[in-house]
Amino acid sequence: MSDAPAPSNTAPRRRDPDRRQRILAAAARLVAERGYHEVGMSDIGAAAGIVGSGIYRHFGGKPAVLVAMFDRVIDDLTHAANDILARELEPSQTLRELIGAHVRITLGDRTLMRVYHNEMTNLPADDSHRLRRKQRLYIEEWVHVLEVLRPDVDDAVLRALVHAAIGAVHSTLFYQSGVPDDRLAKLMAAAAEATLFIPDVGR
Amino acid sequence: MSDAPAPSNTAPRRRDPDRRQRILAAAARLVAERGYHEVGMSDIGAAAGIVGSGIYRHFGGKPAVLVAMFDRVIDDLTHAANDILARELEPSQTLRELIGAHVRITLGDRTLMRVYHNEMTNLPADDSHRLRRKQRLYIEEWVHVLEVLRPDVDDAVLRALVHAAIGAVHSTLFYQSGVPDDRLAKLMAAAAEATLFIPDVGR
DNA sequence: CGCCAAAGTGAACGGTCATTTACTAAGTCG
DNA sequence: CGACTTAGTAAATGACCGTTCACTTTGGCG
Repeated sequence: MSDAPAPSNTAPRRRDPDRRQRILAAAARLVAERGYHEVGMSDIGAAAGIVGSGIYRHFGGKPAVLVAMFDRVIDDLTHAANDILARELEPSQTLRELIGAHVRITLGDRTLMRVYHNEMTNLPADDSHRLRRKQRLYIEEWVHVLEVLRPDVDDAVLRALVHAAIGAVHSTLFYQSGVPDDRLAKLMAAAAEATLFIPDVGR
Repeated sequence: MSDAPAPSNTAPRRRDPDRRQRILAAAARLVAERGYHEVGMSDIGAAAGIVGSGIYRHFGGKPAVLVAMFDRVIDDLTHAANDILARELEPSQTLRELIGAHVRITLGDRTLMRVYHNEMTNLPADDSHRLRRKQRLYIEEWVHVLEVLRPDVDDAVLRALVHAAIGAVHSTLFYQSGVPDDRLAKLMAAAAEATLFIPDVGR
């Protein structure tokens, strides 16, 4: 529930049918490169083919653009996960697919994922809470599957392992290795799986 | 919210001998919580017991405060690593110690490490380059040790694995598990080690 | 064609905030 | 004890930037 400008039953009169998408793409690229506060509305507008103030025809304001990006990321992840769960595979296979999908999405749009990882603090308070909640649910889906595979291990520990595994995958966002993407994907998936199954270093 | 004003009869040479440290600590805490641009000089000053403009007696400006934090982090890591390397242990033991030190430093000052991870984009360009270089050298120390242990694996892949391992450790910065720190330390060390030694998922 | 709403423009507004400046308080040293 | 330097203060400055507003352009539809 954000600010899509009246998508009601009336026929749209559009000059550029996907200006909104262009704005989002431009903003993602610029914010990933320079950071949210270093990018002005004029910069985003220029990169999207309009003037800065024109963005207000598509978004409620600068924060709203950021929120739209975050929603897109978390929704992509959630949908992918739900699709996998709906197939009711064996737990170990389900987990492998969850990892694979996350890796694919991460490597598939690095700029967007980078924004997602870096600019959380710049969200308006209420959106921040809403999105955090969504993210927690996503994490919890991993944890549930892992619970079945490692019933002996404490939930809090499993949650820490899931975060660590995803952290490993996200490490690819912050530097550029020379490793080509298909191979990197396999590496990161293996790293995530290895992390999820380390022996319980417990007391 | 002022602290105990050191009532002992020592004669202070300055008004507050470690005001600089207090500024850094205050800035680290505030920036970790709210983000660099949401924190004003007045906020930092107030939390350090002076007024905003007073910070200019200790730092050249707002970016300089951030730079000092970054230098502190990277220097801590580098010194710890150099100490370990100087002991000339067996490679596998050296690597374990590198991991342990990184985990200890990460969990030891979460707020500072969070700033380090989040606010890289807000550094002035030249400092950014200088610090990135330092960081690359630190990573390279891990890679060199790992090369000895895994001579069959490509350098680029090893670098990716090191980043992934450290990414797993840093995951602890972005949420709070209920897991107590000593146990979390063991978990993250195990996760890092598992990541560094995943079989080479070949091309 | 002519209407009208959506899309885009450019100028003006306003608030925030880092930085500067002139001044005052405090502590050191000869 | 004074002079001199350092630390801290309060107010003023100035730039930047998100947002608003009045206006123009576009293009679909009856």
